[in-house]
Amino acid sequence: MVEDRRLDVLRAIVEDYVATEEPVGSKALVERHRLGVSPATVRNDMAVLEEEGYIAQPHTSAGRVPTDKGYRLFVDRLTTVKPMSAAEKRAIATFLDGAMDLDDVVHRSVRLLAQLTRQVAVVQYPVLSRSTIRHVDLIALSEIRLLLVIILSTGRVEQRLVEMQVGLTEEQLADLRHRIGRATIGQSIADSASNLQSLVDAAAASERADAQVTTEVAAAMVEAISDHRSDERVAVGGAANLARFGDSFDTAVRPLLEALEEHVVLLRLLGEATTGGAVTVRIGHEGPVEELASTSVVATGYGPGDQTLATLGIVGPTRMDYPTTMAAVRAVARYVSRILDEA
Amino acid sequence: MVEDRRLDVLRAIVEDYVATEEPVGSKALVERHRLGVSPATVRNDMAVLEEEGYIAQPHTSAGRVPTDKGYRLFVDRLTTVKPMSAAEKRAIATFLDGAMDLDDVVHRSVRLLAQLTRQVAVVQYPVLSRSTIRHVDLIALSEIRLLLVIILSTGRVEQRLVEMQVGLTEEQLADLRHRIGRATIGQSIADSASNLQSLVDAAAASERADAQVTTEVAAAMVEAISDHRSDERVAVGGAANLARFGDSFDTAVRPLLEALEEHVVLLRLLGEATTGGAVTVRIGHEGPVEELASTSVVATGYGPGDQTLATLGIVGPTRMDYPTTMAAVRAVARYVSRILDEA
DNA sequence: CTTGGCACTCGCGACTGCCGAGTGCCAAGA
DNA sequence: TCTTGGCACTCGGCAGTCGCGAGTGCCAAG
Repeated sequence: MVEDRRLDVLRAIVEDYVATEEPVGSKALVERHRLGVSPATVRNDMAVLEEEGYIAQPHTSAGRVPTDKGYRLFVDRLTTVKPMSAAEKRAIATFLDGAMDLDDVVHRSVRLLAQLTRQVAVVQYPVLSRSTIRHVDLIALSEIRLLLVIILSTGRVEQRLVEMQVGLTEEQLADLRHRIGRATIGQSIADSASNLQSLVDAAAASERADAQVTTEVAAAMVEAISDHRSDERVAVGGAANLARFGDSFDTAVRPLLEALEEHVVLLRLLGEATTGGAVTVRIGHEGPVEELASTSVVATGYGPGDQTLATLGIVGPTRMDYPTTMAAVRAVARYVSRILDEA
Repeated sequence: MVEDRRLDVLRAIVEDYVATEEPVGSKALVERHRLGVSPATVRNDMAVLEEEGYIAQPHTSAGRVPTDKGYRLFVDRLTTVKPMSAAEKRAIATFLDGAMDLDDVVHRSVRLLAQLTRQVAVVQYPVLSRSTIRHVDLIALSEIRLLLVIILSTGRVEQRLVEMQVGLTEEQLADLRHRIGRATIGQSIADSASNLQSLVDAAAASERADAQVTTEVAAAMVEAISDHRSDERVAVGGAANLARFGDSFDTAVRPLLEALEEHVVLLRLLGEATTGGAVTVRIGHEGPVEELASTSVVATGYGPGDQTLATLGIVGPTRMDYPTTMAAVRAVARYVSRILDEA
């Protein structure tokens, strides 16, 4: 099939280009791959592929380079995610199993992902919205300062400082702690928020002496549990891997460095979490950030069971080894999910 | 005084070089500064300065560039830290006052520092050793999983997962919580650790049913409060500022990127915290990391009152605006200290 | 000690010519 | 209809050359 060979040629071009980082010519192609045809034939195929927009020439008299469209076809149809070796799987499991708490899981994941892919890794902290409240505590730091500590079912701990206008007695504090606990512990985020509102209303209606404090603490708690700041938290690792792309500094490294500082941008990059084992690949201009037109994102969702609490993935140049990278992202997501499962 | 003029020349060279990023020649110098002498005289002075090792020529027919030794003299004797404007001070105060908890303070500081200096900022989390234990809680996450939450006087929250061999009843848990609380709350880290050990010994001696759990929880707690991992935590920000040094990628950007990933290296870079208002400047090769011979560190300690709980600072190319940078570092350290004071 | 003059150095950018990888097209063969 | 070898052509990159100009060191006079 002529069609098939053309796709073989495209695949060969992508593989060679990723490996050598240099435009690949017809002669080099036939030498490095058993295509069974002459360079001239390959040239004809290349002409067609270029016509159709899958490859391009940086300049006349240079080899071909895959376009974003070319990578897209490659990822969609010309390759399969190659499973990781047993040894690699063990290494992942060992590395992640040592985690002490949720934050540690996230940190380890991002490190691991960066090492495996040799790209910049990004891991979103699990979002709160689907979790329930496991425990609430109020600690008097000083006369008029309370520390509100909330522990969620995911193991995440949120804390907020609350400054009061007037001090509370130990009894009042205990009572407040008790009322808030009853209104929220075991509840989902959404239910807790509405229960807290009822609590505030009730306090105001009864004209309790501590109505104001109740309101303040409730507000802080609502803010803490529904605050999108928590949803926006991400861990980043492997920025040093950018050093490998010392060339293309302005097109790839610089904008990416800037994006890494802006966690909001990063979250847009990661995009909507894909569920199940599916790994999302967003190539070059397909992404939401213009400046990052020459970078790709490989990401997938993770979370306990079938839930998808957050997204993790990597960001790298469009010219990357997609099969391996996708495998690594998928594997890490799986193991992290499993760990969350156990917790 | 001839001596004095030579120092003026050195100061002018440093200032011009920092501003223009180009070797500065004798003619350009007299044009840009009111030195009151001719280029020829300046040339003689330059020859002497070079002789003494304060400046160097990148190549024969080029202007002069300050050496590390030159910068050192400049920082030590030729400049004063210029105080920040009232507006800048207000901006710093406003920015930091919005912080919600300790982590937030650290994050805001690192951002602020990066913005003010346009360099890479590094802020060490306050170390635990001098703080006391404010609160301890044990939450049953599942039958055999406990979450240990420790709140320190600095506002820092530490958490650890503890897996038990056997489950505990609610009463046993409450008892354990009570015993641990009594042994540690209000105590310093060191005292808590020894008290916990007594607790374990007592439990073993009395052959309590929950001796094993007591041991496990106590161990986790000791680990959590004395663990050096906490001491080693740092926040990094402003890596995007490295983009400004797209030139000198290999000598400055790459090694720095790599160092930023290694928090241990960063801590070595920050070095021993200096107390009081003193700002430490470590120039080029003076630092502990060979690879970073062309970067300087400007750092200082911070903490509530006169204590120095941790260090913060910036890392940038040796060719940086020291007076301004030192001022920014000092100002941020002061405000952060003040905030910790209040808490 | 300062200054103007002067010869000297040498990095850098502009320019040139050449090499070779790679292409497109074509005509012949399968 | 597809494949293939041949061939002329293109053009980026590299090495070599060259002149400019910024900057220097030295010297003799003020």
